Amino acid sequence: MHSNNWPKGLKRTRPREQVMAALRRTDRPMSAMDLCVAIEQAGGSAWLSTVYRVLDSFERAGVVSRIALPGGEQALYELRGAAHRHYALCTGCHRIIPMGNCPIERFAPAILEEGFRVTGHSVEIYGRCRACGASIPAFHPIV
Amino acid sequence: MHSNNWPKGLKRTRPREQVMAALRRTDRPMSAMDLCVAIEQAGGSAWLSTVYRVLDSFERAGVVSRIALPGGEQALYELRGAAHRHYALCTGCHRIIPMGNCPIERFAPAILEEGFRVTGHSVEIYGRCRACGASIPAFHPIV
DNA sequence: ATTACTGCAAAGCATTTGCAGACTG
DNA sequence: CAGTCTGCAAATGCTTTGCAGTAAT
Repeated sequence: MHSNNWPKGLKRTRPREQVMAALRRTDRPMSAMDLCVAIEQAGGSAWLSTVYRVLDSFERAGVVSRIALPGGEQALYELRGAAHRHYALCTGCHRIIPMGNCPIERFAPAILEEGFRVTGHSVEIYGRCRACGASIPAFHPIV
Repeated sequence: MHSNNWPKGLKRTRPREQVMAALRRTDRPMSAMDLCVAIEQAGGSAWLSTVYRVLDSFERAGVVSRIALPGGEQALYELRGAAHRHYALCTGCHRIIPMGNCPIERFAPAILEEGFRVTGHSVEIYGRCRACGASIPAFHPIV
């Protein structure tokens, strides 16, 4: 539909439009596979490897950010909005709970003093949500 | 050497002693492969899969913590000391710069209100260290 | 003696890459 | 038209798992 918000320098192709549309349609971070499914459910089709390439170029263009999960699960992607989000991940039901604020500023000054130029960061918190509550003893005891 | 600090519930076996010793010998987070190499350099030998299993049990026992890197590189492990560390990772030279403080407290209260029990977290910051400075504007240049 | 742990091989999975053809600007 | 991007297949690389033998408590 040629919305005017298109990352400059990137050609407007069918897979890219589809991925972008799927990302706009959802309100939670999606894995590459999630996006494939979403695209198919929307009547399109997309190869997984293409979706990865699209996400990579979107990330490079700064319109998408990647959330690396602890434990080597699949990475999640989301449109990079004005506000920056981080998530609490429940190790029981895998629910993803967004958190509003970002504590990066607390670190940044100290690092910048050493000449470190920050280009990205990730903050992930994992535990058990209320629903999963006391069902299982904590995985990371102590401290 | 039967040092008295051994995680209770875990049998004291040769691979575990070797991994523990290697972790104590170093001051920076190590990957499973790093540990294999370190163990061999120390005159021992250890199978990679065993090292993974050992690290897993150490993590469960709470003596080791795993650092998940953004981008699916190999996870890093370190002994869980009194103080909790996080790292700045240079995308140029892969240097790992430890940071002292931890901003988790800023998040925790808000999450706890919702009944979320935090069992772990990770904070990673990536960018370019002074040495890699302005050398390359691009993404993961390497070489 | 039981039960947990290891050596080893082989599988699993998320992600990447190679290549030839298709399409965008 | 040139350069970029995609469909597809196959590879890569970290991590896990299965199993039978070994060792710790």
